[in-house]
Amino acid sequence: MPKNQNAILRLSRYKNTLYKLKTLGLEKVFSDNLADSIHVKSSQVRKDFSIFGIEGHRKGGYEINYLINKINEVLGKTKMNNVILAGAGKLGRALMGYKGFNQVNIKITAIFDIDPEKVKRDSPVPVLPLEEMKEYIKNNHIVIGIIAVPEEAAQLVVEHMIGAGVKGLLNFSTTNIKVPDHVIVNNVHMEAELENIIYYINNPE
Amino acid sequence: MPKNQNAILRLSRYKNTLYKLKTLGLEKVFSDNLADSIHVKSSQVRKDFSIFGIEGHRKGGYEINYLINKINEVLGKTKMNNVILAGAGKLGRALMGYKGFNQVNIKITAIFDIDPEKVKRDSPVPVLPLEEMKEYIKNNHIVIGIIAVPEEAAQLVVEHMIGAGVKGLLNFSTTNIKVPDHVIVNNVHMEAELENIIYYINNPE
DNA sequence: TAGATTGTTAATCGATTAACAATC
DNA sequence: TAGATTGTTAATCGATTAACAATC
Repeated sequence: MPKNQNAILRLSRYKNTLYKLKTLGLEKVFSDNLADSIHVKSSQVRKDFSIFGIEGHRKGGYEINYLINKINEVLGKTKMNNVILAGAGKLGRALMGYKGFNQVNIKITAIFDIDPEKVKRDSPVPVLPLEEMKEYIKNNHIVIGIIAVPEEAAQLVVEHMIGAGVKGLLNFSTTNIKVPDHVIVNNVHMEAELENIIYYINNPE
Repeated sequence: MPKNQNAILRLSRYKNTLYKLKTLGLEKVFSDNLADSIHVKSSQVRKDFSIFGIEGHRKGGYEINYLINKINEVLGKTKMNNVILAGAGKLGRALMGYKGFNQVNIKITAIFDIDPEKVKRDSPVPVLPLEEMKEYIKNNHIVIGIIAVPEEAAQLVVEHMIGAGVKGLLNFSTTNIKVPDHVIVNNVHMEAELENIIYYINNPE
């Protein structure tokens, strides 16, 4: 696990709360409030902020607008982040239509699939043949790919992506994909998460 | 984070590798092999196994069949685990059709949605009105729920579920849901994972 | 036996938390 | 000022890793 990964994931979650508070018309927030909202301690919140140089007022808490801006800056959200997706199956198409990404300046600009029948160039988000993926990545300077292909295809697709310049992967397949050191992979293993829940239900303490 | 959560998530990942090795006809595996497959150290693998009383042979490694059985036992996978899903939107329907769950003895038995137009009682996995959820949970002794509803509905749906007996939740909504202490929540925050990737791409070291 | 691998202990590392001085 | 909150340090906690005796 890269250093401070949890802290960075928490920044995303603080941001969600902050947007909601802003919608409610609030302007300031205390570390205690943010702590409650994501179930951590207030010292954790202050620590997280101090890691990334995010400052408050000794007595007046933190300004919400400032916090949102700072967090977006840290997370690199000041510009649109274009990503591609491999796999136009059920999951891929669900992700294609997922509104949550737009809200955080992430845009899926193209989907790639090996099945010619799935290709659809005139779709709002075009579905293109897998053979065109490498060139697309290079031409559009894509650095992030989402893997939503079947297990057996995952490793090969990943290698194509990395070969063309991708530096970060969000992997929805169950496969434990192999990548060079400079590439970052985050896995979304839904079965594993459920198995984990089952474990804690069966073994409470 | 509950204790040993990472270890338990790793068990799921070892299991994936083990099934593949078994398919290849292998019968034994060393801690070194498993370590390589999920990018951890071999002492981590042995430690994980020792936490859960999983044993090998001092020189001959571990028997794959035994490992799979033991891990399934620890993870409570010796019986079918029925779960329900709230939200028949794009994501919900994608999850409904997701084959990965079947492979690990997890079955979505019903989906609930507030929109009457989405109700479909004769579907292979029935889509039922949200009002029927509580009763369904009680009648079928469901203890696990998946949240795939829009943000603003999440907290309420969660409370209905918990009120009816649900003890574990897999939360796909961005909301930081609040639950009593005895309920376990695992969050799948896809935006946060992507933001995390973006951070490490922008800040390599 | 000699060599190799487990199981476990002890060391290390990093993340979380408590505590409190600084300060508004 | 008195009270409250930040920012930071030090303590604690837990997870990972190295090392090696046990042993097959």
